[in-house]
Amino acid sequence: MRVTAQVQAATRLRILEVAEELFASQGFDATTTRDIAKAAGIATGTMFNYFSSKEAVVGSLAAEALVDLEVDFNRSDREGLSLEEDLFAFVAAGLRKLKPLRKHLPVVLGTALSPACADVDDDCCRLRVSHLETISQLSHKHGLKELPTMALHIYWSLYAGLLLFWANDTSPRQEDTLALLDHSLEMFVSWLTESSSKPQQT
Amino acid sequence: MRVTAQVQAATRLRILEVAEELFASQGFDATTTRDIAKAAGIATGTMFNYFSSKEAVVGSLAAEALVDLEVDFNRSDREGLSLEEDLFAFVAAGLRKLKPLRKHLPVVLGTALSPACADVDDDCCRLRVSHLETISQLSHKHGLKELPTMALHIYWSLYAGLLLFWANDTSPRQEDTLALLDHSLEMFVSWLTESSSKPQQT
DNA sequence: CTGAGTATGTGAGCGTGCTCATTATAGTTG
DNA sequence: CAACTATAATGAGCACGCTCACATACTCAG
Repeated sequence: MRVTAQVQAATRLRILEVAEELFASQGFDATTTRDIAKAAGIATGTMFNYFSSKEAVVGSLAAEALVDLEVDFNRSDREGLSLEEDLFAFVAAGLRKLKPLRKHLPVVLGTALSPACADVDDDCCRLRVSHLETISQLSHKHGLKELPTMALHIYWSLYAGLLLFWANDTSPRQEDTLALLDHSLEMFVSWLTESSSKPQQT
Repeated sequence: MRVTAQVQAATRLRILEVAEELFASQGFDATTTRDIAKAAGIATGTMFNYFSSKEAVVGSLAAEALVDLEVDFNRSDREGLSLEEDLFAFVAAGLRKLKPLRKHLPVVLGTALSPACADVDDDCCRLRVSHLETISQLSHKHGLKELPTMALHIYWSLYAGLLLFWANDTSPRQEDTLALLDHSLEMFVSWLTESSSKPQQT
């Protein structure tokens, strides 16, 4: 069982590696599940023992890419940064890690970003929850209360829109996206700080 | 040629009607293109002479539903409304018209909301452009300058997030979505008015 | 070592969205 | 009205994502 588990983990990883390569070189649509299976040295059906769908592979690639995000981010030196700068650094770091997947995100955005999923086993859902937790903690660290649900919803709207924009951004180093992020956060943070002096909303 | 054009328009409309019914009763995924074709009394392939894909049908349904939105909205009595209330009324009216499609939106959100599409023949692109124009005009009517591109991008982020939220909203009359819209616009409008006193950004 | 039991891998096959060579039809002209 | 052309409708067929009945590999009690 131990050996088997290692083999399985290796297979899972090989699928992810191979898929990322193929997606990068041919695009998501042009890459068939048969391509992935053949490149990974397994049967077509085996892939679906590891991932529930072709799109779920993209989801897991994203999850894999972001697994160290929080750790790396908390380890980084961010002394003297404002809340806005902190949030910017966090989101920008996430985008950097997701960069190889950028062009393939639109296929999954509609489902992956859904604010309603409660399935704990779902990679995308866990990503969302931990992302929002980090946002909330950062706000707290800068002297605000824990963020109310409504603030998290609004943040997530902005984030979803940002990813959509990013996926289609043709500017040099996707600098338009960073500009959008900058202004979005400026608006969001100033709204946060101002509305924290008014009666609390859930 | 005249008669043919009428027949074709009728066929197009019949496909849309039939598709809307089937989507509503069985869902988007469970409805096959063969179902739609059979119900519309045409061959499978004929559907693709009218719509480039199954998902494009949803796009055209949305376009059809919103075709009168601007007209109806401008005809409505909105005297004494603030900019925020005006925007709320506009977006809420749009949601009302899109209600039959609500659950089927996630499938197309990732591509349909793309801010980058420049294809003028694309229904979804035209919807976006005219939506943003209306937003800009409303702002202008309430004493602001024409909105800079960045403001439109931010608005669109919020709107995309709202639609995503709406599609998965399980609250009674999707009132959670209206609450989100309310707060989003409050934030957006106050940011607009405040940043209009600072140096202009593109 | 054996054999029953379990977990994982396999690939032919299914139903799908979509294509395209062929057929049928509408429109125009002599 | 027939002959011709342009255009739209047709549906068999393709490649795809995904399934599932079966084959294979592994575990472990006797």
